Amino acid sequence: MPELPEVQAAKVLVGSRCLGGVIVKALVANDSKVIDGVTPAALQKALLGKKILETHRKGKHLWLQLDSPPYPSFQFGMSGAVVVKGVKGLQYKSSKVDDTEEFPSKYWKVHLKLDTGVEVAFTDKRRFARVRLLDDPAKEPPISELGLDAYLELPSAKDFTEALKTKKGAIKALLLDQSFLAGIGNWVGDEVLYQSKIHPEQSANSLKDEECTRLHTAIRVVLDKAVSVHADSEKFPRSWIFHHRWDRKPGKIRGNQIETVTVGGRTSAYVPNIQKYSGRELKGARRKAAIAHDIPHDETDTDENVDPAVGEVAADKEMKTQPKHSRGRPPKHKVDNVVNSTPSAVSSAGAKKRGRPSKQKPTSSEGKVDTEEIGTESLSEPKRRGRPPKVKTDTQTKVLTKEGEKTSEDDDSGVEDAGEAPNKLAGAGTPKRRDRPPKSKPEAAEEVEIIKKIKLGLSDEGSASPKRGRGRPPKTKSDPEAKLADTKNGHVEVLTQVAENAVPTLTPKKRGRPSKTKAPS
DNA sequence: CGTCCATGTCTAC
DNA sequence: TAGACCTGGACGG
Repeated sequence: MPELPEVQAAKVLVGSRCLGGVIVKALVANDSKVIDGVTPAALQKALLGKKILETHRKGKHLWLQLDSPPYPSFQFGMSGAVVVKGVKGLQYKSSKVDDTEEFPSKYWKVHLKLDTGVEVAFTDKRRFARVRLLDDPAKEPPISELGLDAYLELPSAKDFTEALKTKKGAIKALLLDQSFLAGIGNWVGDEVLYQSKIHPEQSANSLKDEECTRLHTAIRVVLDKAVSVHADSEKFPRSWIFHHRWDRKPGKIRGNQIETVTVGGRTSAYVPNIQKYSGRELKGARRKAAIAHDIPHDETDTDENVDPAVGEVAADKEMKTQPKHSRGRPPKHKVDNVVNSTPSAVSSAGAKKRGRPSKQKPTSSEGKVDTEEIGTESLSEPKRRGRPPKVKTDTQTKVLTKEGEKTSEDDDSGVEDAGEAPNKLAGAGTPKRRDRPPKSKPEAAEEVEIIKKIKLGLSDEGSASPKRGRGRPPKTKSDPEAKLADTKNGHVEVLTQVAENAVPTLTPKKRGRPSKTKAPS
């Protein structure tokens, strides 16, 4: 859930439950992919005993201001999330405290316990998230390289329009460029283009002033609304294309066909009948098959043919019902309890890699991180494939200045000053270098006992675990050893201390999923 | 069991 | 602009 609204919701959540609390326990996963530039031990040490004074957000980055620096920052990636023990996903729905799920899910990367009794965790399934420890987050990369925050520092319509005139690429790609405006992701980008009736592939500099203004308004309206409901999609107006973009079968929205194209490397959902070119279109987009079929959506739609004009956007019709974003089809019944404790299964080491290359673990030595080890050493070396950043010499682009900023209205936590707005927006001349502090190597910290590993077979993480087949393990099952999830019944508690969830550590030589390669020809 | 898709970056050709 | 990177889940066979 990582676009600006979701990160903002996480900020509000942390702000409402954690401010003023002192971290009395900090667990950090031994995952060098996610815990970036700092060892788990060092991060833990930097957190322990500190009081959380404030929360900050810029674009899709969130960071906590503690008693003293350095401060932890969180980049959500595709699946990062903040969870507070006992609080249902999106807070503010005072409702349920779902206890069915175990608190730190097995995907946790950082788990904090405060003196107030509150427990918070940052989780990430896909490992694209990044947790860093920075002295001055807002002033160092990657946050310092972001453009103005789309919600807090949205430039004036005039400046925004001027900036667009200096950009040649597809408007959708530009919206996704965090150095231009920070916080807009794939769904927000599609939503604002739909509402402002602009084709995602049209070049930014060919947009008419009026279109730029509509787009500007749409950005504000969409973000304001999404943020106001704490990114709870069920509360997004039903008129939003958001509710249709994830469907595999979808089809139409108010009678108009929805199609997809790849722009800027990402799937863009749009409505050809509404989002037409008014200027040059860019080449290169690949059209995917249109998704047709009719949709079963409830037709309660509001007015049927009303085009989504920006003005109307504001109308909120709350959407009720509808499963969240379910993709193709509503999830089938979940089988909850079937925890099958396949005890033995483990030895499946022999698993052949099927489907997806297994994540090779470091089978090397024993692959097991031993108890109390911080395991840092197992971290894989980052190989940076880099290429010296090319300085972009482009001419300069118009510099935008933010227009009005929001104060902390929605945030109970308090202020969110983004600081003085740097007037940069599109990084015109700013070269962007994104080097990241070298990862520190394992220095065995003193005995910070971060991880206490248990010796269950789980240490296997590295070694034998066959990894769950990719295929499709029936839900409900969890791998026995690989993850302890299922063990939820009694004994597991201890496991929670293991800090190595997912710690593959190995340097994968071939990365990627080999298969794919479909017919390149 | 295999294939495709995913609210995001980041680099190489 | 296209892969890589990772991994869960939906879906087809």
